Amino acid sequence: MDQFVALADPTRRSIVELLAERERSAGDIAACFEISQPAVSRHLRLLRECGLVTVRPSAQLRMYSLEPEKLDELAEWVARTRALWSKRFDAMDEEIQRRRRDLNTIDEANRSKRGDR
Amino acid sequence: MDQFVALADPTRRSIVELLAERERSAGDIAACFEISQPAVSRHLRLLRECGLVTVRPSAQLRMYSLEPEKLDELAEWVARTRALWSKRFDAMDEEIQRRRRDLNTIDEANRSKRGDR
DNA sequence: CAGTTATATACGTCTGCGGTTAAATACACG
DNA sequence: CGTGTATTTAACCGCAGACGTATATAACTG
Repeated sequence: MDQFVALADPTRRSIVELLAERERSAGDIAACFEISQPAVSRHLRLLRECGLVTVRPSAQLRMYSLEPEKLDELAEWVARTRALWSKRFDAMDEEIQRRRRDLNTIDEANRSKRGDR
Repeated sequence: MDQFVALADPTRRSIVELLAERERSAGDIAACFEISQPAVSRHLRLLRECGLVTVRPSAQLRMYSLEPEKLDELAEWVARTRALWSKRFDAMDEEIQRRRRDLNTIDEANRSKRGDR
């Protein structure tokens, strides 16, 4: 789960956005940024290593494309965490129900003790 | 959109997971980790600054809770990027349709030139 | 094979982050 | 008010990572 680290860098996030549109050569990608070409190459390497992108050699070009499954993994973590948070309210609801039942039980006991009907 | 940076750190990710269950005091959170309490405090500060968590003072305790909207923002980025990638295929489909129409047009033209019916 | 183009690696530098310990701040309580 | 507890801030350090320049590798082209 190192996609978080990969996407923490704004340049790498932009690269991912570029590749979401369509696959591109390393050179095309580098041309989109101010930083030097080797710097971009290293970003691509990191993205490759964490599985967010794949590379396909085509003559002297190296075509990069996005690997959307890795994005899905990330989305899954967010969804799971988010769901845990929502579940918290369900637990609160259950607690309220439980207390209500208890109160009713006590109430009935008291009424029967008092001889109410 | 600095949530990516915040969640790149594994400790901070764990803190977010803890807070997804329920709100906790700074001390409770710190007790869950090996690192020193001030270190945790700084992680909390970062999470606070990027809006992922909020604090509610309660006597000397500071109760932290998760701010799920910020998680949603992150999920949204992933979803948008993912959608862009999927759209790519739609564009490809359209291209195929276009070429098919063109081929049909040529085909018909040829047949009519040959006098076919 | 020589030359050109496309891309990656090596290497040195510098900044920033995460960690620690020590000190400051905030609050409760007798 | 002084003391104890909870938490943050300050000061410092080591290391990882992002950058640039220079260099190596790989593939096409004549």
